[in-house]
Amino acid sequence: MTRIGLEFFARDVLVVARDLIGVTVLVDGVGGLVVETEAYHREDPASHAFRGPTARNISMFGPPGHTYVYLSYGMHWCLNFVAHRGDGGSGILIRALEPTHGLGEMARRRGIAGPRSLCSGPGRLTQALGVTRAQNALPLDAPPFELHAREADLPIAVGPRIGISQAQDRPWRFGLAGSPYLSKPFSPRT
DNA sequence: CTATAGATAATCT
DNA sequence: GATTATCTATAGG
Repeated sequence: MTRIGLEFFARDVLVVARDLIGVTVLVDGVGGLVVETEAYHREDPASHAFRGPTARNISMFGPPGHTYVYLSYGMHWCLNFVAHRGDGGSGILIRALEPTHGLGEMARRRGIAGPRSLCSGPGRLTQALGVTRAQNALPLDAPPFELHAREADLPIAVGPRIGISQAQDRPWRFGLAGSPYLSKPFSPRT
């Protein structure tokens, strides 16, 4: 079991988004395996950072390896990892986990029984892990966060991002191929 | 299985 | 005032 350091995130955001699949993410010991991510680049009309720094997105312009947490649709927190090579403004939305640690705690927070939809969506996983604005702009190599490197190569699926109205053609969604814990399946091929 | 409405509030124009 | 990197319940095929 190898800890992931902040240097992991000091690379191109598309590379990091792909490499995050299979990484274990824990918040206060609760969490699981990353099975779905989306990259948001600074020069990307779909990104919050597209129009430059604001009070909300300022943590995306900070150092790599830190969190960016924001409220979506007035009720769901979304967790992002900041990743860039010194220029700032890019991040990765964590869209789904395969639950492995603290299943009972996650089920209690979510108010549901089965494991299938505990963390299968960006709003769902933040509720399961207890992530809110209180975890914004925090480093990922220190508590309450704990990241472990993946232990084997995994089949990666790629496709267009979900829920956006700009730059819908960019294939910047990455996932663990065939995982039952994805927020939505990937199309076979186009 | 797909489609759609409604909830609900920060953020930005 | 409009938009939004979502989720859930419900209705229909």
